[in-house]
Amino acid sequence: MNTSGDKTKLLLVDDHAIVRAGFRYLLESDADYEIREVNTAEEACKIYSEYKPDAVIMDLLMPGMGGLQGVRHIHAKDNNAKVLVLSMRDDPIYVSQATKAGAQGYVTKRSAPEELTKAVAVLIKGNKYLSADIAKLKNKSSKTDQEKIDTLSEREFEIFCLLAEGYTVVNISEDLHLSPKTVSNHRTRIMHKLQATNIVELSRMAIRNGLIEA
Amino acid sequence: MNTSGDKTKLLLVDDHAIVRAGFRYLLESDADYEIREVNTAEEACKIYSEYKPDAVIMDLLMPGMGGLQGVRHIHAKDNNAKVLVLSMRDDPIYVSQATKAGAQGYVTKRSAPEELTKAVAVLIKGNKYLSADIAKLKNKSSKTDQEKIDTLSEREFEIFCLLAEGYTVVNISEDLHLSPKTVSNHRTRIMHKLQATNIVELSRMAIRNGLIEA
DNA sequence: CATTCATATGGGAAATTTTCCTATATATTT
DNA sequence: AAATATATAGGAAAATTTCCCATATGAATG
Repeated sequence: MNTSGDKTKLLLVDDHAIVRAGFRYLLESDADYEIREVNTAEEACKIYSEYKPDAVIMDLLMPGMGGLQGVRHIHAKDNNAKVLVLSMRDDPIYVSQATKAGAQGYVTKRSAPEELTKAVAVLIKGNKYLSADIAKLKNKSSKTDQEKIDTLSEREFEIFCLLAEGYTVVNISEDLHLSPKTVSNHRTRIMHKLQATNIVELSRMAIRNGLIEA
Repeated sequence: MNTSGDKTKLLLVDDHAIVRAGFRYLLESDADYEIREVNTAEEACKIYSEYKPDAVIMDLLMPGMGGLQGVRHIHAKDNNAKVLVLSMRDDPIYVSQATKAGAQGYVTKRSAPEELTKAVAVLIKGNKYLSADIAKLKNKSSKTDQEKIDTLSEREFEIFCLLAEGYTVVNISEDLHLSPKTVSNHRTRIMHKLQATNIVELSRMAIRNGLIEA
């Protein structure tokens, strides 16, 4: 919490200027926030410790490390950090992963304006917020897939998404600075957990569940 | 054109409140517009004749008739209507469709803020505007998926679809009563023709082009 | 506090798959 | 008749994947 007695400080992390502008507009008409914007999760991590925002609003799909990694990094720096995840997809698939990563709230682009500002206010008070339409959507998507995906650990989920996008084991091992053996073993375990017999099934599962685009 | 001598009037059509808010924020800090917002293309069509905006900013992916249909309807009502299409996707697939439908401008969510306001200004002056990143993308993609897929022979296409669905080389060789070697060689040739570096890319290409379901 | 459990990391060896090159047969086109 | 594209498949080398194992760490539990 911001103890300096000043305005509540927010950090907006999104690579789309229009979304940042929208959030700023909605927030500014709701309360007297001090808002800083950055383009990437990397920048967010860089300025977090110095800016010490009362809450971070983080998009998930961004170039670079992406939102989930960003949440983890920020949570590692400050385990009281309050992060509201803003998914630009309608899907709730990232909810459990975002929660595991340390997020306190989750809203989608489809949320009503009042929901977005409310979510921020709720987080700052120290509570958790889950967007209303998320609960509804949770039933829609195939439960079995979702349940299987939920059994993945954070690392497995990360590698799952990369594999599903077509990155090879060697690509991923280089990206994550791991041995190809490690990634390969993760891969095998992921396939078991998801009951997939080959990498294409795995990729299609990710697409069906809205984790990646075709 | 608005001949009443008042402010320039805009109509924002997008089902995401946050995007409307973002556009409003950017536009209001650029010039003194009168802005009205609606949720759907249907509503836009309904109020167009009465409101007579100088320009319409229209999202493409919306529930109901969708943006393209909306552009067509508005164009039918007023063939001098100025419509700026805002695509929430990065890719320019809709550019030619939007132009055919009667749009004068095309920007994506990834466009810089100045581009968005500039596009509106350009349209109001009566000119056309194509987002810079779109122009880049248009040239970059050497061959479309479709063109590449068209170079496949019948047998190759057949095996392509099976591979994309997740069948293994051995599965396919049994199904088609061929040696695994044959299918394997077809596979390699298919990957070359489609410029895919692995089977997941191949599968996603099939899904993107509607050959199979995810 | 010791212990159990899940996770992340990777080595080794065997099994499998993929690639690349080659070759033959057939059908089509020029 | 000759050239071209296609379908078929073998052999050998290269790469990937699987399976089993081991270690380290942190969290949870009795």
